[in-house]
Amino acid sequence: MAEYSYRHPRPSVTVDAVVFGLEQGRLKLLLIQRGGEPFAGQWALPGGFVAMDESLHDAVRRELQEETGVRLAWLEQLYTYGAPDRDPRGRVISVAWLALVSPRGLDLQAGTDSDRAAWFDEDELPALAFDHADIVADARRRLAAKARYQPVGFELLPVRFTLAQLQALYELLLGAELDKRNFRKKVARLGLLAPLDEFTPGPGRPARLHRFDRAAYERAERDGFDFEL
Amino acid sequence: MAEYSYRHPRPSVTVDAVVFGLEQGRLKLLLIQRGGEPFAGQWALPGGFVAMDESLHDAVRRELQEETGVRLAWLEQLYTYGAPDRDPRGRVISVAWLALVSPRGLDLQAGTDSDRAAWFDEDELPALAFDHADIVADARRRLAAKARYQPVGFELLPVRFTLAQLQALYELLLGAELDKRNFRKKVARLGLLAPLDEFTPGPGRPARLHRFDRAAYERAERDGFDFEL
DNA sequence: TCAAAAGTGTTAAAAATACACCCATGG
DNA sequence: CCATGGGTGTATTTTTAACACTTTTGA
Repeated sequence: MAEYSYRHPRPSVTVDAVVFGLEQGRLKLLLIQRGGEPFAGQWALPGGFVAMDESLHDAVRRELQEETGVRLAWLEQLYTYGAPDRDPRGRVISVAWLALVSPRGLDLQAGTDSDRAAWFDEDELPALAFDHADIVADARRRLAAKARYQPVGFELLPVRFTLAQLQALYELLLGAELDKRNFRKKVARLGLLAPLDEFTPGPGRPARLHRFDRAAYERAERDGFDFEL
Repeated sequence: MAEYSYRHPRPSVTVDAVVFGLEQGRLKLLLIQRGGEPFAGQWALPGGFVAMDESLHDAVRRELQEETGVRLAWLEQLYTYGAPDRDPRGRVISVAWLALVSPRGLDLQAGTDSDRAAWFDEDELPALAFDHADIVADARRRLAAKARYQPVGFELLPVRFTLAQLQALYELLLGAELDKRNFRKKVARLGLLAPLDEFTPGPGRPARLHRFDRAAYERAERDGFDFEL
């Protein structure tokens, strides 16, 4: 570092991830159980300190890999939390991220700390350490807002899904009931779903599977098309 | 700090503000000229180090007060920039904020450093220090997006304004021409503008002044109304 | 043949778009 | 009286919203 390097007390900087996944049609949140003080034994968001030579983005990915081993489908920065008293040990500023995991990536891989990680149903969350409950609430709101105008919902679904699954997911994300026929019309008008010649069995009539056509989406987006559901 | 306090190298944390104002119908950006190295003499976003006992929000407000003395009308966190090499002196993570200043607050008050601050037209910006050009670009995009679904535009206008001013501002923010009659219909339907019995003189027919009815907006918002322009 | 979920079409209301002229003032 | 910018209405198209029955399968 050059002669003019900064000399002053510095806060610690962490990254924390709010990771959502979909399982059995329920929205799940990934948490880890804290080992040390403070809040030992309590559940918290996966995350940790940013190393001096890695970007914030790299730091979240690394921490998530180390602590849980889940496979990320989508990741974006959420907000930075910096209240002076949010960590009892001293000044810790946390850059929070919002992440989505596809159903195939839900498994907690054998990793350093993955035995302490677990998925919780979004409305059966335990008490959380630090200000993590606030962070989760912010993330949940952001996810609902995002779902309206960006095709993030598809990140939570399997590659091949039924229209009923898609609708149920959107009802979950938006917290509102949707009309089946109107929903299908809207989806059809987007022209981003490729119907497959495969069907799911099940109780009742088999449902046709669809696939999200990412290439078509990116093409449409470039031409100034706006996704909206 | 307790025995379990963190011991490890820490990045520095700064806040930077992208401050927009409106003057003569042009969007202006507030910059300060750097005194010391690196980038001495170059223009940069106002900002500085976060003190150990202040929130991030307090830190931006303080820095803006100290460096420019402008009166803020609106402030929201934008994004946190943390590329390891974004500051030549070492690891500096910056929490960037997006701020708007009303026409009444544009004056650079006599303050510690306000003599180094200046307003620049948004498309006549000088070269900026660090990654500040990227931050400004991100902020500009956010402002355009935000203007569509939140009444932030009004923060940039004087308390009493004409519909022509409002339309010109939205054309500026959105980067698109709008039809005068349709725009006025849309605005009228929102029911958030109070027409006043005052008129601006000028070349041509005098224009009626209007006022943004913040109370009505907050009432409507609570009832699940969505602002959109 | 019954239960269960998939799939489909029409109508009415609201919103978006395109478009051209008259109005009030100052010089 | 003319130049300047303010202000207004209508017709068309598109989008949204409300609403109920038929289809296909497995048990």
